[in-house]
Amino acid sequence: MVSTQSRRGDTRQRIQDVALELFGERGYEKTSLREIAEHLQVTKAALYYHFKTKEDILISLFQDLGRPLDELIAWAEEQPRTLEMKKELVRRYSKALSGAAPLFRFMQENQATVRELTVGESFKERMLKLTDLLRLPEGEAGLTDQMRAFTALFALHAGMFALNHVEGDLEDKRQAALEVALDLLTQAHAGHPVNGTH
Amino acid sequence: MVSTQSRRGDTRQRIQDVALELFGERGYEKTSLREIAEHLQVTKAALYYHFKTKEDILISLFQDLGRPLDELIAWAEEQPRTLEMKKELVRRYSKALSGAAPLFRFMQENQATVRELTVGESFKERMLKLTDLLRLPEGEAGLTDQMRAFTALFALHAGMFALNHVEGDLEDKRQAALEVALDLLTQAHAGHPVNGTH
Amino acid sequence: MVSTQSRRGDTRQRIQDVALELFGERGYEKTSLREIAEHLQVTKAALYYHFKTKEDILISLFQDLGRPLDELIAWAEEQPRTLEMKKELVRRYSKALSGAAPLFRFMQENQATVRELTVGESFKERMLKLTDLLRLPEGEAGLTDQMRAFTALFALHAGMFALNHVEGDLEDKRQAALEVALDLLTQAHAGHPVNGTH
Amino acid sequence: MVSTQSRRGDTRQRIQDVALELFGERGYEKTSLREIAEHLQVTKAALYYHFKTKEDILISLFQDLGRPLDELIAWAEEQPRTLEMKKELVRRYSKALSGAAPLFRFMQENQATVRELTVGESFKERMLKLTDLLRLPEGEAGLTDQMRAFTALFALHAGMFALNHVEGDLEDKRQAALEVALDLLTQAHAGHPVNGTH
DNA sequence: AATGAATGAGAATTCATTCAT
DNA sequence: TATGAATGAATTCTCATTCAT
Repeated sequence: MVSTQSRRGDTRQRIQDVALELFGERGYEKTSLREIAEHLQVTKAALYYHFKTKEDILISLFQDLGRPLDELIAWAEEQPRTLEMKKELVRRYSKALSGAAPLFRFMQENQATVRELTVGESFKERMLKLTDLLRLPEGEAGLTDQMRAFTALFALHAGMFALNHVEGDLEDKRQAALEVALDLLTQAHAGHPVNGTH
Repeated sequence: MVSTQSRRGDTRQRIQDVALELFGERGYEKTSLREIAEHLQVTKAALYYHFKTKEDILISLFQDLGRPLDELIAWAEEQPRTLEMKKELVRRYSKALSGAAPLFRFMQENQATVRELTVGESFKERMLKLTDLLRLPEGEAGLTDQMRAFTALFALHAGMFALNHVEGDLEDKRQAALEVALDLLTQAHAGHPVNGTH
Repeated sequence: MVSTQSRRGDTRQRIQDVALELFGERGYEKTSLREIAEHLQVTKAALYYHFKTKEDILISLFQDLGRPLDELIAWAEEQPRTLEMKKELVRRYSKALSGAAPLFRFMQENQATVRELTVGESFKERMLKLTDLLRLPEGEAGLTDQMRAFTALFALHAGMFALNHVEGDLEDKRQAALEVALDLLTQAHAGHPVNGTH
Repeated sequence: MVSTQSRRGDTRQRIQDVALELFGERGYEKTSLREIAEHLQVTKAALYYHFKTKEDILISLFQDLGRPLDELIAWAEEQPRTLEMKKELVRRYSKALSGAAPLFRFMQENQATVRELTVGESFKERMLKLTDLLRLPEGEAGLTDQMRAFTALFALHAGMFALNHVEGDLEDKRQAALEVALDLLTQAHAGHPVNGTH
């Protein structure tokens, strides 16, 4: 059952859709409420019926689209910190990423802006939790292996957002990035068996 | 003591310094010329004596601080596309990154904004050239290995900018990221011997 | 008594009125939007609710007040090019001139400015059409008679705008100028019977 | 012998030349000192060595180029107010006009601007004197004949500036306009013998 | 559920002008 | 006879936001 929120007519939805699209294209600061309103063929004032402020639109996007990620974190926090769990976490994160690609893309491309907004805090917190979940037990691993674990996360981002210009189907790239990420995790956990073998 | 006297002649430089600092902290859009001017204790109009537009300040930063990177790319383009060259490229890139950290950080955190600016084009081009230099020969390698090669680049970025909240000396983290990147390159070139393990 | 109430709905009109007045008095460039806004006791931003740019205000004036002139031209273009039609054209033009005196005066006194604006093109076109309608058939008349026909137009302008400092009622001067203009037309068409006298 | 003024190197001259050109093209307000300086390949500050203010440049142009006109007026004021003198006045004025065409053109196209400047007063005074010299004796002539006399002046202006778009050599047009002007004068003095004859 | 009309704050930019050198 | 560096005051314009209807 869909939330009460999203049922109230569909204007709210449409505002969110257009806002996400424009925020993604031109950035949060550069996207004015006038532009959003014009795309929707309503007046600016109409936006204020549905959202208290401009930032509020962003917050709502973040809450709605980010929920799967919160659930993922919640799930992971209850699991044992095994390699297998981390792999599963990374698999699920990759899927979440592709589900809410525009939002994640926006977050990545507007870090400086977002940092100053309320929403920035929560985003940072999520990322912190996520990296914390991947972290290796203190003392057992060197900085390089820690870095490998973290890099797994960035490999996924690279696969989703940074390789637009590269040939290939998005889903294929996602799979490839996931594979790389899983490898990195495995290597991190193994100590670094690959080093030196070549 | 900073007398008026001693400042003469270096205003342009000081504008660049302050601008980079503020652009980095609050983002390009959110940083007004008024703020920059106030930090420098000059009037806004003084900024316009030294730079034609706000964007011009950014362009100048990009040109001045990005030169080492251009030189690196120029160098690499004349080398054979061997694994050893790529490793060297990555090593040098890592060093360049730490040399112009504030600019690179700014670029990463303001992608959406920068994309709309003239400077965005050049930045994109650089990145394209860089990824192209790391690319494996067509047909000889699968998408996953291509991804591994690209991820090497992102591993460096992750090491420099994304792990601020993580414990540890910046230089140590840079070294760790470099190690991960070099590994990724090696694996990409070897075919994927590790894949078989899972 | 001008209550806030009674003003609602006519702001656009009032902006046009004040703008025309000030543009006429001080010139287009020297008239700032601040001044217009202050005269109206609204904020500058209010002007931008009603007009997209400063130039837009001028364009709107030109379109609204210049319409009679366009209609006059349209009418004349469908008439045969007889002396009688030209006389009627000049009579009607004289009337149109006195109906939109402030605008025409502004156009005459701000030619250099107006030339660089969009509105300048349309103005020039109108004048071109007008002079073309008065032009004598090629070959049949010398340059002097052509000049006589054109000067008829300028006689009207002189009567309306250039003789402010001269004694006499404006309407009387208009009539006198009209008479001169009609004479010039007649002479132009007659060949130049007066020329022989010197 | 050239005045001391114009001997002092030639930069002053060059400033005047460029200023007149640009003032004429883009208008006084729209022409910035920066533009003038750039055209001359000097700095703005250099302009201030030669002229106290922007307006001062205009004043100097007006004085230098307007001198012939002042002399013309001085001459005419000592002559008897006969038709023949007026004809001569108009002939000489026509010549003066073509000698200082750019300045007169500027004055005509920037009336609104010039009106607010000191220079505007003198210009208006000159025009007043000129029209006064052409005026018919009170009582002896109707408003229409007065208008005819004044229009003679405007006919000259029309010939010089308003017919750019019309075919024909400028000098030919000037002659034609002069002829029209002389006719108008003659008619004004004759009473209006042409009226009614057709 | 939305609009029309407006505002206050602030942005980037331009300009004529100044002055020590 | 100029320049380099700066300023103060203004300008056009944009934006998020408000509120009576």
